[in-house]
Amino acid sequence: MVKNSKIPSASLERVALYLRCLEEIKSKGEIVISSERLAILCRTNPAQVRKDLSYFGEFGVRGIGYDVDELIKSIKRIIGADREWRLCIVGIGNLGLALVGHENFRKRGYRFMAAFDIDPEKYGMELPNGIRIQPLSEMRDTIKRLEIQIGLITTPPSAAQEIADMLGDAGLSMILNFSPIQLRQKEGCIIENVDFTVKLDNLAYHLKELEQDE
Amino acid sequence: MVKNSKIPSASLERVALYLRCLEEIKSKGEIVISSERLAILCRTNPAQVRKDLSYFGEFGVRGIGYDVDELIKSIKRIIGADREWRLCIVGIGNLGLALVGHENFRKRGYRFMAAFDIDPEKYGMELPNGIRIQPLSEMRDTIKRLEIQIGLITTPPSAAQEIADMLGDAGLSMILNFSPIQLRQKEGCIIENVDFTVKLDNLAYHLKELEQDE
DNA sequence: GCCTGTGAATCCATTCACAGCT
DNA sequence: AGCTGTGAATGGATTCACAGGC
Repeated sequence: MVKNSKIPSASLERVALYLRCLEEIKSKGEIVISSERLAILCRTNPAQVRKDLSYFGEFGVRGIGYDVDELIKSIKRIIGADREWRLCIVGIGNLGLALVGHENFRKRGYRFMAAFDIDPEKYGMELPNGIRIQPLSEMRDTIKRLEIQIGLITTPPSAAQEIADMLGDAGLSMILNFSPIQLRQKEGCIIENVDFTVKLDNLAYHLKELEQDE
Repeated sequence: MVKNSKIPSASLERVALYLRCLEEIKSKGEIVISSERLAILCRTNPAQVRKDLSYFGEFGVRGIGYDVDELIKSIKRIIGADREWRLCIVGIGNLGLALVGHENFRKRGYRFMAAFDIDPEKYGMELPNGIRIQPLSEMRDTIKRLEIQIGLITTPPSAAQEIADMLGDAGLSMILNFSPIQLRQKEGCIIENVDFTVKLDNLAYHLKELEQDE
């Protein structure tokens, strides 16, 4: 996890979750929500919710609760979800395609501006969102020109480190890595890993424990 | 995170990571490794590595380090990666396809045994690994018959809760949810969420902070 | 001398419990 | 009365520092 500032990174992560629940709540027409109800929806507890929010300011009204709409706006402002972020993605296999086509990115203000792949056969191929696959050699220029801020890596693990270095050299400071490999990060470049096999390992471990208990 | 037994869940998660690094190390022909080197590779610190491993037993040799091959075997045994786990997946869109085709699952002993989708047009479609897409109505029987242990949800968020309930009813106790929604879990059913937009929100937050500092 | 294993110390996160506002 | 905001207390996880084996 990224470590920074005085705010617990765990809180930050949960706040992004609250936002998601609140939007659902809002779409159901609810106007106010208590920390207790929000806690239930997000599978945590009321004290946690209040503490998390208190790191960023005072958003609630004592005796009443939180105004759903206002809280959504506040959280969006806090976590930067009130603006657009420009992404590029490297490695357009199944996973890359899945991510580029994923509704949720667009809905949250994340825009894929460019896609790169090493395979010449794919150059020029148009993705569902209208962008075209470019060769790696154009990465540097494109990132600068389109002012891209975040890079996603969806290459096979063997290529991931090299791509991470290239992205860093091109000036990106934020990388989201989907390749199941631990990447070395250089100074001034934050890399977050999304690794679902680790989660699976977790489930498997607990399943094993469960079996043994019987 | 799943909470259970006396072992810190954070440790368990890291140990799965160590395994990945160790296999890389092994493929490069290294025979022994120190906690320090393993720590560098996994971006943690030596004390952490030693403490994590010590929860499960004593695997190292003082003055020398850890035998790579032996440590791999031990960790595999610990986390249950020394055997096969049978998976099913519900929702065969881009993401579902990406996961089913992903080398790493098979390599770690996770086998996709069945795939389900709500779309009748897809019934019978054969996936790269040879399994065929089935209707939801066959879920219960198939899970029992093939002794499936873990279910993956890759449906749109709107369908996710219903699917989770169905999987639970069919007897599954472990679910990995890729849909960006918080699922209510019933008694005796552990649900892990893989949510990459949360990670992105994280990066965006830090990017914003970075900008403000200037 | 080198490197592990681990109690003790520290650091961080969560929960409690209550004061304060409506 | 109801619900937030927050110091204080608790509980977990990480790091220190050193004893013990090679």
